[in-house]
Amino acid sequence: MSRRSTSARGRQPSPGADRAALTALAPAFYRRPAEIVARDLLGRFLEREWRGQRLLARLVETEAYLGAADRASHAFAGRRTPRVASMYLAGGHAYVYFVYGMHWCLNVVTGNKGEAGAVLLRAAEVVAGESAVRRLRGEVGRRQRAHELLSGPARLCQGLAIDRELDGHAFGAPPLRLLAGDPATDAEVAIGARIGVAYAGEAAAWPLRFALAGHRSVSRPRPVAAG
DNA sequence: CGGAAGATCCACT
DNA sequence: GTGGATCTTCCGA
Repeated sequence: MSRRSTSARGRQPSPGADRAALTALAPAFYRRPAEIVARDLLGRFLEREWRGQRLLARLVETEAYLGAADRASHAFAGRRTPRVASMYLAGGHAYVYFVYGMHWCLNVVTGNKGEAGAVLLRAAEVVAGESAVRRLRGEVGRRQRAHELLSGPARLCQGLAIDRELDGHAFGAPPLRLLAGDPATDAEVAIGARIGVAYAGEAAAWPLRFALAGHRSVSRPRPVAAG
């Protein structure tokens, strides 16, 4: 059961590419529409420093939230509450919120200050620090396969020790950075409707979910439409 | 001030 | 495939 089609998994970063891959994304990266940033984040690295350890993950699934015009967004109709305050920061900051009484979710704010665009980081694969991630994921993480550890927005936060303390953090600096990584090619990208937003009417069907096609760490159900 | 719902995950049938 | 866990946040009264 461990091996299936490996089509979209390839490309390990070569040793010589490490330096470029580990460069922090520049501010201009984030100052674009959420759907562009969401697509462009696939294959990038999320680096978390936690208790002296370096946890590194490659992003494989994201969702764009468009702000005031998007019924599924926490900033729909310009809503401003204490919880969503960090959504209105300039692109490149973190928006972290608590859901379902027990889970955290991590977003990357996009666009300019006041626009409230955001990208939900839904899934990643562990690149470094697996044993620490496994511990952070608790009893369940102890018995999961490596590719399941960060497969879901709340798993990603639990496995990388992300909670309210990082709400509003800028991604250019430790302890949480986004790095250039290993960007996905168009052929590797699958696009679909966002998860868990059935309440959002017409916006629920918008094609704003992006994933590496066929990657085992993408959460269910996997999007299939080609990008 | 009460009630409802939530950008989820997990265990179980 | 279904339901329970668990509690913050928000809105309406």
